[in-house]
Amino acid sequence: MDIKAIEKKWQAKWEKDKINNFDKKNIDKKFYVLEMFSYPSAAKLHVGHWYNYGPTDSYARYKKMKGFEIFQPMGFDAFGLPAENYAIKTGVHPQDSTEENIARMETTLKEMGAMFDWSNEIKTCMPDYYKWTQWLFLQLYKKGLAYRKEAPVNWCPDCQTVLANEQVVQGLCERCHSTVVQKDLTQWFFKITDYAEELLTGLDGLDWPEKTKAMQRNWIGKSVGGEITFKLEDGSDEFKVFTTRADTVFGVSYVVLAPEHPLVKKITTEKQAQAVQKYVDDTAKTKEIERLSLDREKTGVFTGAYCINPVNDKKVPIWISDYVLYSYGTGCVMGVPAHDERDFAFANKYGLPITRVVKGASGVDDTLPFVDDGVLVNSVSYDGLTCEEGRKAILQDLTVKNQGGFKINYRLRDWLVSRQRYWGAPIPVIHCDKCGIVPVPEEDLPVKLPYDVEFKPDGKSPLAKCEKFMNVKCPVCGGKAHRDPDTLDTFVCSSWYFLRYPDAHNAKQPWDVDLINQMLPVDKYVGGAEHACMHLLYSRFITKALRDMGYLNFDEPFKSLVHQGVILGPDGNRMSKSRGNVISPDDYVKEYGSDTFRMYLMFGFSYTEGGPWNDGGIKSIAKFLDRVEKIVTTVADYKNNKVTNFGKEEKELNYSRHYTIKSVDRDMENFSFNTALARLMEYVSALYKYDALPMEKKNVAFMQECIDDLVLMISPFAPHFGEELWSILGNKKSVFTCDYPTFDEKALVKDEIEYAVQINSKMKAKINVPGDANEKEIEALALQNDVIVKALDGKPIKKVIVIKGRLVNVIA
RNA sequence: GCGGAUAUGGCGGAACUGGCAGACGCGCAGGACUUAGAAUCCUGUGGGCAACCGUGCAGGUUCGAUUCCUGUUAUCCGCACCA
Repeated sequence: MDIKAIEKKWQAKWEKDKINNFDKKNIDKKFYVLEMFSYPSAAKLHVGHWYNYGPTDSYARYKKMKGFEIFQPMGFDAFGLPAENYAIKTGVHPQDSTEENIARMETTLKEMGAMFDWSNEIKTCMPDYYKWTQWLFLQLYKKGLAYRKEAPVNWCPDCQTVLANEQVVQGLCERCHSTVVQKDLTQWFFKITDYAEELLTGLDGLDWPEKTKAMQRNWIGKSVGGEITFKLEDGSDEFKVFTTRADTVFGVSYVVLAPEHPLVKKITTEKQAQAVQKYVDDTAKTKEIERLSLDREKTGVFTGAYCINPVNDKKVPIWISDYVLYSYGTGCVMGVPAHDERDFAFANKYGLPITRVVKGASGVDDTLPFVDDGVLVNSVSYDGLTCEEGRKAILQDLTVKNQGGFKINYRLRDWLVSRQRYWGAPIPVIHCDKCGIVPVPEEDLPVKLPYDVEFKPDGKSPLAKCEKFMNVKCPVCGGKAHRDPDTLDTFVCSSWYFLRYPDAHNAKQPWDVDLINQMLPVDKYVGGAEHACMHLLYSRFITKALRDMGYLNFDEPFKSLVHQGVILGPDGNRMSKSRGNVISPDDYVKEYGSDTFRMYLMFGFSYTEGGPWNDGGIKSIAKFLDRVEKIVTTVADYKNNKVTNFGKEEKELNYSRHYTIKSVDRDMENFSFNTALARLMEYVSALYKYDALPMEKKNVAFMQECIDDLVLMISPFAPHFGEELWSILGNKKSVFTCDYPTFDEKALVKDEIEYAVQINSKMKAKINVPGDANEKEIEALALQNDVIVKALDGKPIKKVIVIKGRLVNVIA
C-alpha cells in the first residue's frame, strides 16, 4: 500500500465530501469533542500535539460511527508573548509571523488526517474574534465583575508586564523564570472571587481527573472561621483579624499586621518609626527572593501601639511581620503562641507571653505549641467547652457585641487581566478627564490593534506610545480622552473560545443563545494537565458569569475532561532542544505514515500516563497493519464457496469477534487505547488461525463478515488505512458513515468454560465445565478430577467455594 | 508542611465488582520456508532443578489481596508562612 498516496487521496475526498463538518440537522445527536487549541509556534507539530490530537480524534471517529454527530473544531490561541518576543529579537511583526505560523500549522494539522471541522476555525488574534473578547470584557464590566484598582501586583521585569497569581510559579515568572517582584499598579481585575463558592462546589459533579479537581479545590482554598475586631488602645481606629481558631482568642498575646498594611503608618509610635520603616522597606525589597527559602526565621518589629482584645479587654501589642500576607484575609493575624507553630516561634524569639487556653481532651499532652483541638481552659465562661463549641460560642457572642462574626475566606484572588504588552486584545475602555472610565460603546467594537507600533519594551505598554491609537474622543462628552494602553491576558481569549466555535462566523453576536445551549457543554475535553488552575478555572468562571447574564443556560463548560500524559524523550527526560532528545513526528510520519504514527502513540503508552519514547514499538505497529492488510485482501479475493457450516471453529472465531467488539467499546470510553488495540491484535490472530483451515472447510461468507467488522473497528485508529481497505472491500460509502459493529451476548456464551481448581487457595488443576452447569455440578466435576483426588488424599473437605465462570476453591 | 498520584518480568504496559498475576507488544530463544540472509509464519519466554517463591517494604482483613485496611519507603506532580 502506498501510504503517502492513500493519505492524500482520502484527505482530499473527506474535504470534498465535507464528511468532517458538523451537520446541524442532527443536532439532537451532537457530541462535542474538543482538544485544547494550540499556540501557533514557528516549530513544526511536536509529539505533544500528535499525542493530544491523534488519539482523541480516534475517539471522536469511534463516537461518530456509534451514531453521534461529532463537532470537533480546531483553532489557534494566537495572541501572546512568544510572537512579540520574537518580533523584538528579529523585527518580524507578530501579526506576520503568527499568520505564517498558523498557515503552516493548518497544513500539517490537515496532514494528520483528523476530522477537524475547519469550517468553524477560530484565530483569537483576528478582529472578528477579539471583537467578542472585548464584548465579553464589557459585559463583565457592566455586571461589576471587571474593575480597576491599585494593588500590589506581580511584575515580571523580564517580560515587562504584570502577571496573574496563577502565572507565578514559586516566585518565578511562569514563562521566562525571572524572579517576580511586587509593584503597586492600577490594573484591571475580573472578580472571579465572587464565584469562589460555586467554583468549589461545582467540582463535585464533574467527570474530571480527581487530581485536577483537587488542585482547583486547593487553589480556591476555602477556609471557614471568623473575623474578630480589635480596637486600638486609644480608640482612634480598629481592625479585624481573620482566624479559624476563634476558640483560642483568650490566648492572644500580640497581634501582627502585614508590613504593607495601611494602618501601620498611622499607628507606629515615634520611638518605633525608624525601625518600622526599615522593616517595611526591607520587606518590599527582599520578599520574593526570601520566600523561596523554606524554614526561614521569623522576623518582625513592634509598632509601639496597642490594641484591645475584645473578649477580655486585655492590652495587646501590635507588631508587623512579613509572615503575615497582606493579600490574604484581612492582612492581620492574632498571635496565639500556645496553639500555633508560627506564633510560637515568633513569641519565643521576641519574648512575648505564651498563654495556654486549650487542653488536650485526653489530658496527657503538655508540649507546646498544642495545635490540635481539645477543651478550653483559661477562657473564663468558655472553660470546659470543646474547641468546636468554643469557636461557635465565642464568635456568636462577638457578633452580638458587634465585635466580630463568622466568616469564610478563600485563597483565590481576583484575576488580574491587564498586560503591558502589545500582542493581545486591547482593553475596550476609554479614559476621559471629565467622565473617568468610559466603556467603548459596543457598536464601536472591535477596538482594533494597530499594526504600526513600536513594541520594544520599556516597562510601559507599547500601545501608549501609539498616538493614533491612544487619542480618541470621549463617547460620553465628546472631549479629549485616551484609550487604555493595556491588552488583555491571553487567558481571557481562551476562557470562552469553546463558546464561539459552534457559531464562529456570527457577525452580529458572539453566538446564538439557542444554538450554544444545544451545542454545549463540551462532552469530552482533552488537553494538558498544566492548565488545571488557569485556563480550566477561568473558563468555568466565565461560563458561570455569562450564565448569570443570561447568555447561556448551563453551569459548567466541560462535562468530561481527560488529560493526556507527557511523551518524554528516549532518555526519560522531558524533550528539549538543549538536551537533544527531541523526537520529531515528521521523520516517523514520513517513514511509516500518519496512521501508524498515531496508532503507536495509542498502543505504546497508557494515555493518561505517557512515558519515554521508544523506537521499537512503532515497527510493531507497521507490522500489525501489514498483517491486517494481508488478511483483508486475501479474504476479499476469495470466491464464495458453498460452505455454510457453523461449527466449532466458526463459533470460536465468532466468540473472538464479539468479545473484541465488546472490549473495544469499553476501552474506547475509558481512553484505554492500548488495550483496545491489544484486543484487535488478538482478533487478527484469530482470523489468521481460521484462515489457515483448508479452503473446503472455511465458511467464506461468514469470514467476510468478520473481516468487515475488523475493518470497521480498526478505522478510527487508522483512518486512511481503514478507509482504503473499506473501499477495497467494495464499499462506496465512507467507512466513517457506517455503523460500528455491535456485539451479540449470545455469541459470548461459551459451550465449555475452563475453571481453575484450587485446594486451600493454591492452584492445583484446570477442568472444563459445560457452560450451563450449575454450582453443584461444577463442584462435582472439580472433586472428580484426578489431580484433585490425588492431592486431597482422602482428607475431609471442609468447604467448597465456586465462583461462576472462574474457579473452584476446595478447603480441606 | 498540605494535597494528588505512581511503584507489577530484561523493557513498554494489562488485570472488569477481591477470584488462574504478567493480556498485548518489544526484546530474546528455538523451529519452518530459503543456497543464504532479510521478510514472513509457528512455538516458547517472571524466578527456581524442585517443593515452592513472586505485584516497593512490614503488618492486617479474607477461603482467596496487584485490588480493601493500617503503617512505612522511594519517585513524580501541584500548592506552600493561607492565620
